[in-house]
Amino acid sequence: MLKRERQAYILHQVNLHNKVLSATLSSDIDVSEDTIRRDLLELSDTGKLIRVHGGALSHSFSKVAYPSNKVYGHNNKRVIAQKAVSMIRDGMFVLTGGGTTIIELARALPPALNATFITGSIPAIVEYMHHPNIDVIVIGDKLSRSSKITVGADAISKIQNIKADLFFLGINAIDLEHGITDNDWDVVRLKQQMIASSQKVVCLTISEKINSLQPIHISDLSKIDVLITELDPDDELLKPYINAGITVM
Amino acid sequence: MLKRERQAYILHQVNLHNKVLSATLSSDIDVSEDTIRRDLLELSDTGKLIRVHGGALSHSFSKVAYPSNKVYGHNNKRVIAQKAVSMIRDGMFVLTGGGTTIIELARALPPALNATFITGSIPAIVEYMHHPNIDVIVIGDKLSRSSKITVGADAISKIQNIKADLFFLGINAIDLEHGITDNDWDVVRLKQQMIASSQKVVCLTISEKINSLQPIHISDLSKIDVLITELDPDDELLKPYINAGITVM
DNA sequence: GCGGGTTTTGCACATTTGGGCCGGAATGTG
DNA sequence: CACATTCCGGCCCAAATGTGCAAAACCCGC
Repeated sequence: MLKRERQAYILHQVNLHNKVLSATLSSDIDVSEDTIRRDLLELSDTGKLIRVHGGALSHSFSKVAYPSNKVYGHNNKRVIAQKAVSMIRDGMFVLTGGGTTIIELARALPPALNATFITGSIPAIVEYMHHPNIDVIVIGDKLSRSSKITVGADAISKIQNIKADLFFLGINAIDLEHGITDNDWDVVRLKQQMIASSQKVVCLTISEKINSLQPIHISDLSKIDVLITELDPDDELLKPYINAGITVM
Repeated sequence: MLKRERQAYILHQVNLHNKVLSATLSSDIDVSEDTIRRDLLELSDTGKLIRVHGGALSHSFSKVAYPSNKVYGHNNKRVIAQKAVSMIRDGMFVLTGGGTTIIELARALPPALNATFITGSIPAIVEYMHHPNIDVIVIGDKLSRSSKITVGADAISKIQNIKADLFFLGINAIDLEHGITDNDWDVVRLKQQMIASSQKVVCLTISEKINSLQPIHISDLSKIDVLITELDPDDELLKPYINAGITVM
């Protein structure tokens, strides 16, 4: 990886998360911490970020001094994203929906990863766009204002022509009896088609949505291959899902 | 392989992947790295790419990395955007391409405006999304990294099915003899289809691009209905275009 | 088609840059 | 205050670069 490229990645991470740790960057990009330190030095010399012991902070962050755990469940989602990222291999075709968990996944993608992402979620596209080695296929149709993804017959028929390796589905409710449920008809139709168009379906959710219910049925548990939460895989809460034949991470 | 041919290949690779390594190019084209280095030197001298230790980066790449708030000709573009906005009426279907001028147009849309915008430009979509009363139709296809718009056969065939009221085209070069010209083949094909799919074609450009030329032909002047620049409509520079039958604003 | 000039290319050399590693100093942390 | 990280300043090696030079290819007018 070229020096400039690496520095651009660091800057992107800083602007995204407001903070970076040298150790994290080092393992992400796979260079020594010394190199990271030298990069941070250069970037702070040119005023692109603020160097602190152990990493760096974004410039905007220092102005507003409030703690980093601002969004409830944010760290949980980052844990989920890390687990999800570990499933992606070079060369894969990956379908993704929308939602904050998916955005976190997009942000956690290692810079070296070489894959094709297919989605109709505008915020996700914006994140993928920043990654140096990722190809993006945009699913076109009418943009749903509330969910910021494209929905409609066109979108569904395009997805029909795809057979992706993985589908990452951020879910709003999952339940042993009813499976996955949601509350937006258009989005449900889309998710159903995405499930049908993927070899492997991976559900991402924070644990509080487990054993909850929404009005519209998306799919029952049999179609789900993997379930990822922020919990340890052998947590009591997840046992029933393992028994139902789902791989839990 | 001819020098010119080689440099075209290099440029193509850079625009495709956003970065190239001298070593890779050398083995791909089968010339010495010295030659590659000399090519990169020439290409960076003419501003086609950015040379870094070990290879080169595309121009768009460094813009993402080091955002400079002073977009070239920014104020002029705001003037242009204001004029363009005044053409849009409630209920219209509007096609737009990409480019900084179009983004400025999107930002200048009055909140009360009720219209449908159709585009494949991700930055433009993001802007439209913020407006309360605007419907957005996303044109899907593979996302071009350099231009941040979707390009390809799917995109073109979708646009074929549309007949929009207006098409706002941000242009890179216009010239009395050759009409509108550009430098990216995929984008040119898309713009041609957009022109064909619209009742009225409105070209937006800052005045310095008037009477300039790019390698690939998009359309001649006869297809253009309106030309908007930051200049006064009766400026000397614009006279020839008025004589060619174009409405100048 | 041929001799002279220009351009392009490859090679050898010295120089610079990038990045890993190490030991001692500095900074956090409990 | 003791212990663990992190930082700093070298040091070193490999890779990339710039430069000068000579061979090869190309152009062009005669």
